Amino acid sequence: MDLLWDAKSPLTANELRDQLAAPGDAQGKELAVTTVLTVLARLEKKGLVARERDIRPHRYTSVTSREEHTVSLMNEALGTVLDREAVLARFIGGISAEEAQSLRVLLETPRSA
Amino acid sequence: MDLLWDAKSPLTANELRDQLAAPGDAQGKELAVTTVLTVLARLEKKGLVARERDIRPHRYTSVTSREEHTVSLMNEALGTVLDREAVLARFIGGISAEEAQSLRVLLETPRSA
DNA sequence: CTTGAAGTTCTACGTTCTGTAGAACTTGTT
DNA sequence: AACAAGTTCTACAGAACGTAGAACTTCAAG
Repeated sequence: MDLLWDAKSPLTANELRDQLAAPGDAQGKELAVTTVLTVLARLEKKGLVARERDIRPHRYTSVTSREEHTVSLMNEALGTVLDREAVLARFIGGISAEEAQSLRVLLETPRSA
Repeated sequence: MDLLWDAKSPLTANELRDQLAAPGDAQGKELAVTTVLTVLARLEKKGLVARERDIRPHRYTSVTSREEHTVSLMNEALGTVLDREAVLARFIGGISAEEAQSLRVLLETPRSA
């Protein structure tokens, strides 16, 4: 579903529909336009997508990037727990050495706004 | 639902039921035992809970701690994304200074098995 | 062996979310 | 006025979840 968001920014429902049918070589997944519209409407209701209603073929844009959205999900999970630090500890314990290194660097950089 | 897991380890359905009705002062949420059993069965099917079937009132235990489970959720979210590092970067950008400090310490500790 | 109570499994219903799309309405154009 | 493109409404199926009654199992007491 959100996979639509890997596709870049301001698109119309039809453009999106076509792009969804295209990926790679021979797909077969031809969705009805109404389907796309419905999904977009729902995503809009959830605040994940914005649309320009003034122009006729409405243009849709993702409010958050896939990355930001993922972060939201992670924080959501984190929000339900009492001992956040314990979770974080286990979490970093499970990432690759390279990623750990990246994190070290990122955490080095003091306080950015 | 998983909230049942904040309660400690090996319990019977009835014990759990009672504990769910107790929290704090005057609750009112008296669940039917069958409800608890059903939920437990589902959690078992999902591998989140184990039960001892030999003894009569079956005893249920959580396979993973709340923390571990949260980590799973976080990794799950992380799994769907292409640029993991980007997500991690944003993620740590959103945590508190204290937590950032903890992470620094945790990442310092070289490689534990 | 019969009965019964405690415990467990089956079945079920309502809700919400998601995927999918037809029917109907809107709007600008010819 | 009549259309066609686009949008909204309504709808249905399938999964997950919350909740629980009905039926079955099992063990112990009589």
